[in-house]
Amino acid sequence: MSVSIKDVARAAGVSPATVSRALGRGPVSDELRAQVEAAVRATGYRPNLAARRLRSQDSGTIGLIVADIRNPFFTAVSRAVEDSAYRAGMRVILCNTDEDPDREASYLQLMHEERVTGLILAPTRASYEQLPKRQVDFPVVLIDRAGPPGLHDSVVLDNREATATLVAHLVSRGYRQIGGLFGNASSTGAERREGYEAAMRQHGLTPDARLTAPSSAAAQREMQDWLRAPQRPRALLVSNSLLLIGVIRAARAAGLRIPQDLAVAGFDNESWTELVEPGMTVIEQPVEDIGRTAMSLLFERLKTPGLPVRKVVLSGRCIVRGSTDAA
Amino acid sequence: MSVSIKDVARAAGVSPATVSRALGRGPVSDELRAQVEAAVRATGYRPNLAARRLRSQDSGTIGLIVADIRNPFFTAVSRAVEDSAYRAGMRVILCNTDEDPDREASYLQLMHEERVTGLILAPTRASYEQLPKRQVDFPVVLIDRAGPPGLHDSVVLDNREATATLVAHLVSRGYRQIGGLFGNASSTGAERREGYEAAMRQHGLTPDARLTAPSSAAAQREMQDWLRAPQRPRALLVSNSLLLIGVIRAARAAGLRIPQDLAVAGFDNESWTELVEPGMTVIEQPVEDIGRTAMSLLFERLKTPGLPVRKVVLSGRCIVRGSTDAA
DNA sequence: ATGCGATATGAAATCGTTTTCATGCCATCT
DNA sequence: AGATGGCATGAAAACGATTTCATATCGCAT
Repeated sequence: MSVSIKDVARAAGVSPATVSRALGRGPVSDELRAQVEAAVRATGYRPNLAARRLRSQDSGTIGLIVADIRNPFFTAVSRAVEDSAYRAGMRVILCNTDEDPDREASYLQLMHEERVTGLILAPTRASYEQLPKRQVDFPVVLIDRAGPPGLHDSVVLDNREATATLVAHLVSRGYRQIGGLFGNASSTGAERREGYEAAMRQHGLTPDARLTAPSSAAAQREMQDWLRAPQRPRALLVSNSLLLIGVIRAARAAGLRIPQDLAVAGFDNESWTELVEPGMTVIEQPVEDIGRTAMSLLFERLKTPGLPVRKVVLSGRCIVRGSTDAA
Repeated sequence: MSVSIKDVARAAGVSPATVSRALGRGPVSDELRAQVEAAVRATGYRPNLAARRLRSQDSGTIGLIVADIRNPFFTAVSRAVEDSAYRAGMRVILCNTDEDPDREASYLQLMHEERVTGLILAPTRASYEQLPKRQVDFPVVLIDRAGPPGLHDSVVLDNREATATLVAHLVSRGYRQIGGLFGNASSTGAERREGYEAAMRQHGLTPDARLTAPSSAAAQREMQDWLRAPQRPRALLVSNSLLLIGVIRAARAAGLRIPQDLAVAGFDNESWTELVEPGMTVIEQPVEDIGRTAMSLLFERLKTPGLPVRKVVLSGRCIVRGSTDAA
C-alpha cells in the first residue's frame, strides 16, 4: 500500500512522533530533521490528509456553494475564493445547486460531513427559511444574497442603489416606460426588483416588472410575448447577464433596434457587453472583491469567533454605453 | 464536541458496528435498523468523512485541475464534471493552475495527499515532461490537452480537423492571407497552430502564426502591432474565445471592419459570439460531452483497471456566421 | 556533588469510522 | 439427536496521522 509515517520513521531511525514534529512544527534537532527529510524523499512519503484531519480536527477545507458556476458572476467569485484558499493552504469543494433546495440541502449536509472549516454560500430562496433552523458548526459567509438578518456574515451588492442608478440614468435619457426583468429564483432578483419598483415610484413612474426562470432561454421566451404587447416597455432593466442575452435575442427576433426601439440596461460587466453593438449599459459588480472579502470575513471569524455579524455592502459601478442612448 | 457513532450506538442501545451496518449496507434486522435511524434523527448524527475515508481507504473525491475556471471552456466542462460527480455521490475539489507549473505541481501533490479517487486534469505544457516521471496511484483523465501518448486516458477535441475546417472555410470564402493567433501556454494552442500550418500548406498558402499569452489583453496587444504591419493578414484564425475578444478589440481600435477589412474565425460557441456584430464564425466544442466523457472514462477505469489507455477525440462543429463573409 | 528546569525524543492514546473475527442463536439436514 | 450452516450482532483491531504524557539527557546553579 501507500507509505505511511511509520515507514518514514523506520527509514529515518526515529519514532513516528518525531517525523510528525519534523514535518510540522515542533522541537526537533537539526540533525534528526535532516534525517527525516532525507527519509521522506527516499520513501516518497505523502501525508494522508484524512488521517491528519481526523486527529487534528481541522479539515483545512472550505465549501463553496453557488447556483451555477456557469453564471459569470459566480465564475469570477469562485476564482477569487480559490485564490484566497490556495494562499491560505486550504482546499475548495465546489458545489452547484441550480437553485434547487433539495440539492442545496444535500450539499449542506455534505459540508457537515466534511467538517469544513468554513462555507461560502449563495443561498437559494428556500434556504432563507431553512438556514435559521439548521444548526451549523462552522462559519458561513453568504454572497450575492443576504440571508435572514443577523445570522451570518455576508457580502452583497447594494442592489437598491444599483437599480436606482440605472432607473435614474434611463429617466435622465428621457425614458418613461421602463420595464424590469428579474430572475425568480434568487433573492437577488427580488431585491433588484424592489429597488427598481421603489426607484420608479420615486420618479413618479409606474413600475412594470416581470419574473422569469434564471436562464437566457427562459428570458427570451418571456420577452417574446412582452415585446409584442401593446403597452410594451421602451426601456428595460435586466437583472443579470444571462437574462440580458435572452433580452437581446428577443429584441432582435422582434425586429426592435437597441436603443432606438428599446433601451436596455443590465448587470455584470462581461467583456461581450462592450463588444456587442451597441455596447450594453451595465452595473459592474466588484466580483473579485466579493470573493476576496467573503474569504476575509471567514478567516476573521475563524480567528475571532465572538465578532458581531457583519454585512458588507459593496457598490456597483455604472458603465454607460450605447444601449441606453436617448431615444 | 460533535456527536459520533458511539453516541448513536448508545442512544439506540446497539453497538457502533451495528450503527455502521445499518447506515451502510450490511445485514441488520429491520427492528434494529429502525432503532438506529430513530437514534440518528434524535442525536442529529452526521458521519465524519475523514474517519470514514481513513478506514475505508476511499476518499470519494475527485480532483479537477484546470488552467482557469474563468475560461468559458473550463467553466462548462467543470460544470459537467460536477454533475457527474454529484450523481455518483462524489465530491469535487477545484484547482486553477494559471498555467503555472509550480502551482500545478503543488496541486498534484495535494491530490495525492487527499488520496483522490481520480483526477481530471488539463495539464500545463511543463507537465508534459513531468507526468511520466511522476508516479500516480489514482486514475488520471486528461482533458483539452493530451499528454504523452499511452500514459493516461484523455478526451480532446480534434484540433487538426477543426483548424483544417476553419482554414478550408476561409479559403472557400476567397481569403488567402490568413494569419493565426494561438495561446503560447497550452499544448492546445500548439496543436491548433500545427493544424493551421499544415492546412495552409495543403492549400498552397504560407502560414503566418503568432503566439501570445492566454489572455484577452495580451492578444489585443499582440494584434495592435500585427494589424499595423504592411503584410497584415486579411483573415485571422484565433485559438480560443479569450483571445478572440482581444482580436475584436484590436480590430476596432485599428478601425478595421469585420469582415470587410479582416475576417475572423475562432473557437468556442459562447452566447456572445452570436450577439456581436457581425456574428463570429467559430468551432463549437462539445463541452458537456467532454466533461461527461472524462468522468465516464474515469469510472470505467476504476471499475476495470486493466483497460488499455483510451484517447477519445471529439469533433467540433463549425458554426458559420458573418465574421467570415467573403471580402 | 546534587538537584532542578529545559529540551529533545519515544511510547502510547486518540480521533471516528469500517471491517474482521468471534459468538450465539436458530433452522435444517442426516 | 447431533452436526452443520447461515445469520445477526458485538468486541476489538485497524486505518495513519497528531498530541499527550513520560523519560532521558544536558546544562547550570546551588
